[in-house]
Amino acid sequence: MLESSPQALAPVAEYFKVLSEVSRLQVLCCLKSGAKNVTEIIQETRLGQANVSKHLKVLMQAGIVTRQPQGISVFYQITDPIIFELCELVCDRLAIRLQEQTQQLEQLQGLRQAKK
Amino acid sequence: MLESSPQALAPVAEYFKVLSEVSRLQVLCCLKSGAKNVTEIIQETRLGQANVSKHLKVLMQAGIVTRQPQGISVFYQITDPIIFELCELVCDRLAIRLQEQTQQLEQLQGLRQAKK
DNA sequence: CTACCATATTACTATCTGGTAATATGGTAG
DNA sequence: CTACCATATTACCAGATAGTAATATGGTAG
Repeated sequence: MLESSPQALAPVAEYFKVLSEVSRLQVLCCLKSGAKNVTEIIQETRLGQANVSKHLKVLMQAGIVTRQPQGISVFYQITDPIIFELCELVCDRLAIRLQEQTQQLEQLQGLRQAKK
Repeated sequence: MLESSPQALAPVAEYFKVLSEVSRLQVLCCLKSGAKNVTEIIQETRLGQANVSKHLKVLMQAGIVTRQPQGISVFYQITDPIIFELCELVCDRLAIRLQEQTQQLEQLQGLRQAKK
């Protein structure tokens, strides 16, 4: 499992790259509660219109969202709930790391106090 | 869970960004079997020395690997096995997507045949 | 001390990408 | 048809970053 050749890793890296931008994560969070049209996404995220459109294209090409034109507007929807699982895993890990750092900091301060 | 403010999402995006480069994934794969020193990593990945050094620094700052100087060389080790879980999730998803695309392609070709 | 090896850092370039203004497209209403 | 709205695309700029050559650091041996 998980071959190490650059060719095999490229698609994985690309998928992570799609998730490595704050604006795109904002859009995804915004869609977590269900399908929304572009105007709603713009309002909720406060991102520029062209910007949102571009990010949605990237998310679609990555297969993370699907596009559904409906009358005059276009609705987007998350097709790949795995992304929230990924985010949760990362969040948990970041929380642990933060906690460790806090503990280390406290220990350092403890030493400082002791030295005085 | 999973707050949607840019401030809250920034660390998550940053973590994904670390995993979004083929070279860094190569280094991580190379370390999957256990701690290795920099020379070994360079040989196995065929990346440049300065380049490997830089990537290792990024991985360390992200808390994904730890550094252990040992005599004349420096060993690196994965501290965060979660990354392989993340990669597996993405791989599975990519495989599913590829399969879907293949099916669609076959259906299209089927239609083409039928038209003739 | 000097010579040497492994690793880290610096300086630089080429490439990529997020954001945005302007423009194009495409559907709807009148 | 024209006017209008929502979305997409284009063209551009500014900032970030992977890669690399050259250099610095730091530990070890003789």
